[in-house]
Amino acid sequence: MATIRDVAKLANVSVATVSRVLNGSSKVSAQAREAVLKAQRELDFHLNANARTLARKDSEIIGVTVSDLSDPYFGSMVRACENAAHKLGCSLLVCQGLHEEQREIVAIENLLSHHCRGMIVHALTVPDERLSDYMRRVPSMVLINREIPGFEDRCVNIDNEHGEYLAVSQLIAAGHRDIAYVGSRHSILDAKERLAGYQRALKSHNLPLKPSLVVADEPLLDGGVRAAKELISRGVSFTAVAVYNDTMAAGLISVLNEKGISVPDDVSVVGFDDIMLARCLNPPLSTITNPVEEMGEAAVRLSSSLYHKDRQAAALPEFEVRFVSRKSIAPPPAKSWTDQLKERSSGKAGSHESKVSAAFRRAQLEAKQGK
Amino acid sequence: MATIRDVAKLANVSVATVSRVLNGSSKVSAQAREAVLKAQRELDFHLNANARTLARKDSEIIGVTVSDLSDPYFGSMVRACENAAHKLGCSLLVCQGLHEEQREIVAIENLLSHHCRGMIVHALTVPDERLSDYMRRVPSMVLINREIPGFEDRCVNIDNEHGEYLAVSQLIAAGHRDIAYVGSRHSILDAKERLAGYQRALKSHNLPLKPSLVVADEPLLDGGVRAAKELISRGVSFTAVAVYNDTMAAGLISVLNEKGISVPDDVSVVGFDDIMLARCLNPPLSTITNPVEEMGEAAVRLSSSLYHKDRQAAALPEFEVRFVSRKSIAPPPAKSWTDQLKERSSGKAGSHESKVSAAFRRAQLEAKQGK
DNA sequence: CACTGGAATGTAAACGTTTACAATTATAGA
DNA sequence: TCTATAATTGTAAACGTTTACATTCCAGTG
Repeated sequence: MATIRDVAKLANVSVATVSRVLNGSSKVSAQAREAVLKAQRELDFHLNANARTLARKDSEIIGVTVSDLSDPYFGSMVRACENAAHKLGCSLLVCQGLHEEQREIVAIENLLSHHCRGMIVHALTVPDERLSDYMRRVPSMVLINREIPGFEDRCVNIDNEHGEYLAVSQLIAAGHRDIAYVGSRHSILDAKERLAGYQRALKSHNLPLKPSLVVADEPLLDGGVRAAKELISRGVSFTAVAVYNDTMAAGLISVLNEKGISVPDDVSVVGFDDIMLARCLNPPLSTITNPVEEMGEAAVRLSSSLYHKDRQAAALPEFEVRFVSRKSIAPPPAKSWTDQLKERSSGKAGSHESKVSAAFRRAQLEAKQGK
Repeated sequence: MATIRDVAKLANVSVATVSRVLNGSSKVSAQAREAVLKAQRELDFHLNANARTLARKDSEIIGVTVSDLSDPYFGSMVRACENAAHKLGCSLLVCQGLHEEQREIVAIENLLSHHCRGMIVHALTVPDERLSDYMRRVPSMVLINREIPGFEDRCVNIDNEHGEYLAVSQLIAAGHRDIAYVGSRHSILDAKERLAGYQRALKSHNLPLKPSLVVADEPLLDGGVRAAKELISRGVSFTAVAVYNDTMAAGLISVLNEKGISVPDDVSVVGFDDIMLARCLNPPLSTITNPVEEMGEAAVRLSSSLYHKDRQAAALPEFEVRFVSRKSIAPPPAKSWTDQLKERSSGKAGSHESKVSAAFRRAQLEAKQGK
């Protein structure tokens, strides 16, 4: 590999001049600039980012740890991070935690050793104290979806409790009283908050909390599938389900479809996150927007400005969550799906009549929701 | 930040000893090792990866460029790359091309300047010659979904032509004759090959190629939506659609659903890639598997071994594509959806009868497909 | 006791940049 | 022509590691 010295020699100038040309410093004659650029082309020379970082003591790398890059939620987040990094002239170093504590720690330590300009961590399993330790030691580290006491201004979060409250309130407004909740089995901030939002919504409408209607599983497609089966197998009747995230909701809906339980005519479903998938499901899934791209971008900017000790740039914006109405919520059916299933299995005719009335009820609701 | 010198001083040894401890070299007494580790903990010291890379002349970073990290196809790919990199003790530097030539070039140059251990490029818009140039200059660069003459052994590809041939053959086997094709508007390898596979399938079954049944758009959800509308607006009748990828297929299906055209009773659909979304659609989408994770892993391994000039490790495996049967393909309807739409709009009754016969036809096909 | 060999440790020169600071050259004014 | 000043260029010391080579230390041997 050619070095800056080779270029200097070929262009007949000093290394300083080459460096100046390559960094766009003004203090260089047009003649020298030409010679340098020519030599650079000839040698196919590229500045060595490592050496540059070392000499400058200012990295152009922003490190990110997420659970799983193939999860569309993180996909959107990392996309936004890369974009924001690009705007700052930086590149993204990405690690995966894969839901394992050991792997998450390796990922964080790895970023640490790269002495990144910024550091954005989404850790599911690392305990608070350890994370707190890291936060203390590296001032530019920013957390996503966690809230560590004492570091609130470096934790990027949405109001999950409020979001889930919104979601469940919509189900209640549609007339549901037996509302199940499918949660995440990881006990981090958003999981706890969303469950709390579900509970508050029920309480504030004087509905009973039935533990038999709450299940938790891995926040992935298969987790949704398992949770749905578990819920159905419990034999407790429900007419609506609020789900931790859209991916689990997709799994749940696929089980309902398989069993011939119609969404939304028999069971209404509401998700969380509003990933692309939500628009593709049939029926399209009503859900809560999660401004994950804004969060990613804000995290990158915050982290980078902390690194440069910009005090004023460090404030985080408020992130808005809101309910998106699609087609997966309808008023509860006159006859619950448990009864219908019994009826069907006892050989009665298909319920064409009930489909029509379901459509009618749906139209009513939509009118009420104002579009 | 503490440096290796600080650690050496505190531990009362030389920097060489510290380095040896940190790199697991055997030539160091237990006593010294202890002292070093203690000092390291005390100072919260982390080796500087940049300095290490510089001194060792062997990077531990693998660079990857993809179009869009939020695209689930690339999500899976990058996930696999990160995993493979992790196994090699490396980290991933990720850039996005975002379907713009300028941005793709910036991304590549960026990776170049990091002097990565490996370099994996998925470029949509950079022309062959330029890519060829890069390939010549950096021996460890590996291409995904491109095939540049002279560098075949560094291009990671599946047999797209064969895959699409398989997909369309399934439609033909189900009895379809009027088969539309929704392609990608980017003219790179996989787009061309998949179109060719579609054409070969028709030809080899003596079906006519109708240009009016072929559209192309952006390979994203919205592209699928637009393509579907375009196709329908042309007023040419078709009973099946083969789509460039699952994401576009999802967009297409959502339009069909909206218009009341049933999948698969009125129109059969087959996708490509088998992303998670395919399993979540209703009906679940029949598609072609794309072993994108294996490809990502293979690309990382190949790239890293090229960097170290391992000649023998450099062979690429064959990647298998196969048809996955789900529920989106049925035999063509007795009455085409264009006629049905007319009928419906002229006020006739809903076609309950036709639904039953559709179910029957579907069952027949499934029996034929052997599951 | 001198000598040998091996283990443990230390010294210092890379690695490829940036950037103060010094040195040189050019420009203009006297 | 000679300064004074500004513009350009060069020199060399960092930056934080690794590692070849040199040195030191000790146990074991004759």
